[in-house]
Amino acid sequence: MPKTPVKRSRRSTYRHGDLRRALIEAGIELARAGGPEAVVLRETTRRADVAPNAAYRHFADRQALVQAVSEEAMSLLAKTIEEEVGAIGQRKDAAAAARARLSAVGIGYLRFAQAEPGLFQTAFSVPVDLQLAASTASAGESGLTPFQQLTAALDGLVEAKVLPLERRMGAEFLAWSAVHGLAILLIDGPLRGLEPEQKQGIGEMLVGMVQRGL
Amino acid sequence: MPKTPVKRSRRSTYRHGDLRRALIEAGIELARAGGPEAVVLRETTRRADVAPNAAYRHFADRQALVQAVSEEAMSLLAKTIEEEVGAIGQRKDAAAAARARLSAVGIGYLRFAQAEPGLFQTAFSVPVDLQLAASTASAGESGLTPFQQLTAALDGLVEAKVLPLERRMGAEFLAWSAVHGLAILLIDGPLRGLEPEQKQGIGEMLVGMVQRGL
DNA sequence: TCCCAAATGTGGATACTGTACACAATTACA
DNA sequence: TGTAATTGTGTACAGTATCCACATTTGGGA
Repeated sequence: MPKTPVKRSRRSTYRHGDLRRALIEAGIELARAGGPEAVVLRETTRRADVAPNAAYRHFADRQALVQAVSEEAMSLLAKTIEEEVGAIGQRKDAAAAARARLSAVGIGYLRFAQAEPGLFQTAFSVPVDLQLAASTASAGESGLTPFQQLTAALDGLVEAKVLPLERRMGAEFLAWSAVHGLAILLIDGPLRGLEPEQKQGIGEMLVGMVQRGL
Repeated sequence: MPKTPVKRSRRSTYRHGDLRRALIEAGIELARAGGPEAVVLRETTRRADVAPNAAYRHFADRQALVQAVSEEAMSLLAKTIEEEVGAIGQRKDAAAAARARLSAVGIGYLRFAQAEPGLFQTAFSVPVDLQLAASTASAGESGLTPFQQLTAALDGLVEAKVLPLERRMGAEFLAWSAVHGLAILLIDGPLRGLEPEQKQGIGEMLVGMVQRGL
C-alpha cells in the first residue's frame, strides 16, 4: 500500500498571504485553551498550514510570538473594561460617577480574568514595562490600554474631589495590585473553586476596599 | 585515542542515600535562578549525579517535583514572614500591636518576593488550594503557613477591636490579593525597575491602603 | 520587459526536553 | 539464606526550539 502523501498543504499558493496574522490568531486560540505555555511555535505553524521555520520570517523566536499574542490578549482585556465602563448608568453627582467608573475598571478586569483565564495569564506572561503598557497594540477601541483606563479613572476621582491630590501619586499601582492579585487568586489560587456569584461578590468587596483605602 | 569514559559517577554507592531530598535541593537552586520553568527534571538529576529516570522513583512526573520545590519555597516565605513579625518592637496598646503585626506579614511577604523572585514565583506556580495552604510542608518554624499567619494577624485585629467582626469574613483574601498583586508588579511588572527604597515605599503605601480599606 | 535582489517558505539536522519500558544492583525481611 | 521490594540504569521515542542551506515567489530598477 503506497503511503498517501496528502500531508502537503491545502494551501495552493506558495506565499501564505498574511502569515504573521495567522500565527497570532492560532496563538490566541492556543493561549485561550492553555495559557502561555500552550503557545507552541510548531503547533501555530501547523494550524497556519506552513512549515515550522516559516514562523522565523515573522518572529525572532517563540518568545516574540508569545509577546505578540500577549499584546493581542491585553487588547481584548482593554475591550472588556471598555464594555464595563460603557455600561455605567447615569449618576446624580460627579463624585458617584467617578467612583462608579473606577469600580467598572476593576470589575471589567476581574470579569475578563474569569471569562478568559488563559488569555489573561498570557497577557501578563511577558514582563510588562510602562512602555508596553502604553503600546497601541495593547489598546482597546478607545485607544487606551487597561493601564491607561485605570489612570484616567483615577484622574477622574481627583477631579471629582473624591481622591485628594496628595494621595494620587502611585495610586494606579495600589489599585492595580489589589485587582490583579485577586484575579490571580480567582484563576488558580485558593479561590478558584468558588461559584461565579461568590467570585463576583468578593470582587465587589475588593473594589470597595480599594475605594476606601486609596 | 581511547575515549576516557569518566562520565561515570563520582558517587561510589549504587544507592544515592537521599535522592528525593537531593532532587528538591537541586530544584530549589534552579528555581532560585530561573523560576519554575527552570526546574527541569533532567538537570536536577544531573546535579544529583544520577540518571534521569531515577527521579521517577521519587516523583510521579516533573510536575510532582515542581510541586515539592514549590512547597519548600512556600516554607521559606513563611520563615521570612516570621522574621519580620518577630522584629516588631513593643507597642503601647493592643490595637497598634495588632496593626503592626498585619503590616509585618505584608512587608515580609513583599521582602521575600523581592529577595527571591524565582522562589516566590515557583511557590505560586502550582495551583494553591486551601488544603495546600495549610500543609505543614509549606510552613515555617512556627508551624504556620503564610496564609495561616495572615489569618492569625487578622484574627488579632478583630480581637483588638480594630477590625469589626462583620468585616472579618473574606478579609484574608482581600489583604492577600493586594499584597500578592503588588509582589507580582514589583517582580516582573511595570514596577520592576524601581529602586529598592522606592519599592519599600510603595509596599508601605499598599499596606496602609489595606489597613484603611479592610 | 527582463533580471536580480529581497522576501518568504521548505527541508534537514541538532540538541534539548519528558517519560515509557525493560533490566540491573542493592537492600530488607520472612 | 533466599526472595521480593526498592532504587538506579540504558535505551528509546516523541515533541520542542532553532540553525543553516536551499527553493520559490515577488517587486523594483535597468
